[in-house]
Amino acid sequence: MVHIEDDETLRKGPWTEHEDVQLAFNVNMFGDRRWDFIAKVSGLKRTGKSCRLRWVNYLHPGLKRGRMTPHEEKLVLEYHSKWGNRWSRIARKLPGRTDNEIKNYWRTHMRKKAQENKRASSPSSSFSNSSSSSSITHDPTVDSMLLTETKDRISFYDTGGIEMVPATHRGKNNYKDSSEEQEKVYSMDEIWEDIDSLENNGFKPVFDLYSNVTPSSHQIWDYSYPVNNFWMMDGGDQQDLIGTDMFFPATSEVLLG
DNA sequence: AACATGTACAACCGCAAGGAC
DNA sequence: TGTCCTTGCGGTTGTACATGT
Repeated sequence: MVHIEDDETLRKGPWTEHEDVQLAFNVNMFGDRRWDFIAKVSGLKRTGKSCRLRWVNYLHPGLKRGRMTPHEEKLVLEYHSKWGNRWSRIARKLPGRTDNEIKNYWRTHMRKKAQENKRASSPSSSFSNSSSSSSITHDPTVDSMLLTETKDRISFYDTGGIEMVPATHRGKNNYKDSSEEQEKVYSMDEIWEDIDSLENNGFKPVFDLYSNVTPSSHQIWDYSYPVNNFWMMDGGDQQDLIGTDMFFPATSEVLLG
């Protein structure tokens, strides 16, 4: 699968703006199925798996941002009681929400409830909290999740890779001290505007992702691309450009200015 | 103001399913 | 039919920000 020499240069950890732009562009061009291919041709030093995750959980234009609405919370509770930890299945019922997001939400909130229950059931506690003691916390899957404790660990992210740049782009993260940060910080809106402008300049995506995304269930997650139409850029023999330095590095230069 | 704790989110890993050869 | 590879899923962990003390 991955050669040893590749392992040494593969990047891990937070994505940079530059990587996001590259990935978004390549997904726009080739569709969101062939992740290994995208990982290779995009020039990203990431695995296909990592590319897919980044796209599905962060870059996908149909994603909602912000906190769960009460209605969504209700749906999560409802579907979880039905299906348990089938997060992807639950996510299909909540347009714009990812399985990861729902999973995180559930974990955070159920941990909280478990703690409340613990307090409420503790003999030494006079704190009464019956209203928050939902039957959900008796779910064994939840209980098992709640057993995990955070311990001191070695830093999770290996920042020793090439071109490691602090992840300054996350929505809520405003790094105040990022003297090493040389790249322009783009918002996702800017990234999509860049792609739009590319399309206006003759680059055509294989599939119009963005106009097609409507927040109805299934649609966001279930669309597929016509495999035979991967090469739809205006112009001549695009296939000849694959794997060469003529095309792909240039695309990110176009995007980044 | 400083520190501790809680919350939200991003991203990794391991495993399994399914398709291609 | 068996093996390999890719993709997707669920679990877990790390980090930044928010809030409380």
